[in-house]
Amino acid sequence: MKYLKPWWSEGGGLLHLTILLSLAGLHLDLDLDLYLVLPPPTLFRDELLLGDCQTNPAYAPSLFPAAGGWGRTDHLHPKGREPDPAAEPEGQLFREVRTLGVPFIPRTRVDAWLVHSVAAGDADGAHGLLGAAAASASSAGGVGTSADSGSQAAPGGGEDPRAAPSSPLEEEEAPTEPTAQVPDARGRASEDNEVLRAMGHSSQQEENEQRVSSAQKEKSLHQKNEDENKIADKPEWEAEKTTESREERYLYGTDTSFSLEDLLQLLSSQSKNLPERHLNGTDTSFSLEDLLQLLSSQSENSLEGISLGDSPLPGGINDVMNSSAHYHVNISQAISHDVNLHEAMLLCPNNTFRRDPVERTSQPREPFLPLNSHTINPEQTLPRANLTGFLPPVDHQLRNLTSQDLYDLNINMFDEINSVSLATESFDPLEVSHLFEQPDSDSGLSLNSSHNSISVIKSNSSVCEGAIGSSSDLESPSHCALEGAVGGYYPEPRKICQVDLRSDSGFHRDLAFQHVLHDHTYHLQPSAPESTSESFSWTGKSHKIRSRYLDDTDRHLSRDERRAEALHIPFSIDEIVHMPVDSFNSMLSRHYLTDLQVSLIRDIRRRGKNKVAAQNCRKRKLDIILNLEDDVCNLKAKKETLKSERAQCKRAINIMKQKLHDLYRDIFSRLRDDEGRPVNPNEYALQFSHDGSVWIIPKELVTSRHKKETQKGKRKSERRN
DNA sequence: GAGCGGTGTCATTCT
DNA sequence: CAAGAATGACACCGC
Repeated sequence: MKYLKPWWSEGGGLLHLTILLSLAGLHLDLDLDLYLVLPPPTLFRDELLLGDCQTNPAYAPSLFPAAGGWGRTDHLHPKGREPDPAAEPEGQLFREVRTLGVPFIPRTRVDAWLVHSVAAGDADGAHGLLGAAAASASSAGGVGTSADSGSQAAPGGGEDPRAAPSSPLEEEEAPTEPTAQVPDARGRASEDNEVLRAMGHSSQQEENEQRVSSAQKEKSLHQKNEDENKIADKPEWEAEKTTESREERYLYGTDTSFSLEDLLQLLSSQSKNLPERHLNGTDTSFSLEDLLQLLSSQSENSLEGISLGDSPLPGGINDVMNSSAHYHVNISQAISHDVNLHEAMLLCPNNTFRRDPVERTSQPREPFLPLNSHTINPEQTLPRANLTGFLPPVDHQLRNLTSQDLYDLNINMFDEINSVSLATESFDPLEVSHLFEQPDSDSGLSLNSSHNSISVIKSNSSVCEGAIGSSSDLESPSHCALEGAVGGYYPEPRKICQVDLRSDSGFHRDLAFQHVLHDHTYHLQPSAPESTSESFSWTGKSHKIRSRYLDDTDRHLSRDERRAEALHIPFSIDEIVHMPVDSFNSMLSRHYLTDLQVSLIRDIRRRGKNKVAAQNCRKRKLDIILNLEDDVCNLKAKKETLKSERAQCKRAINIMKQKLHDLYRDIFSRLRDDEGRPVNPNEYALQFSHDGSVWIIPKELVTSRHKKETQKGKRKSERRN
């Protein structure tokens, strides 16, 4: 039985990568190795987003291992459960983490790369690389996952891993930690030295300088891709040299596209040299802490504009911990500055673990911002581009999953959700009832009630920038809040909402905003009884305000979405609408949902289906109209053709009549009676018999015979009828 | 401000 | 009989 090491130190990547692989339908036993993979900064960031470390002390240990959070996964456990931090079986953790599912996966290129490698049959390669790194790390200090060491805890003499340093590096180098250097103009020299020292070169300042110069040279080249391609073809020593160059690029921030491939190459080269360096006594350093430093430095480079302060990075295990906090000084500041994570999430509409792919892809991302932090100005936000590149969306990796897989995943997640969240029902029925009873009423009272809350937010946050005019000032915060509040779908955010609901007025504030956000679009819908008690309506200037508001908000959030989030419906609108009926019913039966929630979910599904049907109907109707127009055009053309043909036939008939008349005249002009006189064509006519003979008979007989024949024909027809 | 097209929704009927 | 499709009608919104 194996035990997890402190996640931030060595075990975090193991958990998350295993989740990803299981979600992707791939099975890869990477539990020995993948502790090298994931950068703690990512975990820190996700950790912060997932848990309110300020308001919920249960989350604190995982963020501050020194306080007792070594390897704990309390943040992943349902509330009230206190797993043994030191003896929790790995399998148990895996099951729980798997159950919690996607939103906890750090979105790193690491994951994507590994999945790609495994899917491409490169599992052995990846495993080998990681295994080598793991072996190196173990040899460096025996601080691996201790897979072969039975159920013992981490080395260091104690069973409690908290009591032991996780790497010899900390024991050896902590006392020799150099004093802080004065940062240069770019504040990078001290950081460089710190990281280089952590990489085993800290005691060699000359090497540092050489590396700096080398890195600068490489930086001038800007040929990262070419270098990567060349690595595979170069001999080992040359590849190692290249790897070191890559290290330098990482260290100096010239390479911001930090991928797992880069990382693995770096680790591979380091792990190869590690035993030798240990034997020679020249280097005892490389371990995950080094990786942590490296990744953190990389993260720093990625997180441009984030003030890291002037304090140097300390060394040693304790200092590593401190350095972790240092690296995430923005986060710690956020925590220490009383950041309400619920607010932060609500005001961060597109946080990285939101699951709705549509929203994630279609809406602009807002970085996480501590609302109350006075040390971080709006320019010091996490750069989207770098973070996006570093942390690709999980959904991108999940797109290959079938819908059934997602539904199964949802079921697992929802089970967890309901056991924690739905059962305790975090929303306030009174507030929700207000929301539903007055979805379209915009009373002055509501507006007034919003003012206070809004002013609070305005005084505390600069998140919702760009508000123009007083009305926009009023509405923008609510907009952000509502966007961020979508989806009680995510279990952890919902937990956070629970905390805030009971301890803070944040959600009440959001509900107050709902009053501002009322639209009048569907005020006649019976499913949502509208309140007519409040006579305020959007007229005049108010209508302008409302229109301006709707331009900014309702394009993103429909009424159903707002209601769903108000009721904490744990499913997305898209899922509710498009889910197969069987899955839909099983989903409803599997979860504890109130009648109101079930009713709303069914209404959403009905409306969604009907909306699609209406769209299809209109499209069909339009197609029919277009087809009919085409038919009309075709028929008109055909009519013209027939007219022309008719005229042509008429002309032909007239010609034939004229010819017949001429022939008649010609014949009669040649005919003579018995006395030799010409025959008058007006008195006689030619009659053709059946035997081919031609008779000249008086027209009176012809007319009388013709009448008789016509009468006979009529009689025959009458008899037939 | 009226008109028009697009859209969402409801009610009803049909499948 | 339930679920969904189809469709007419209505209301709202943006132009």
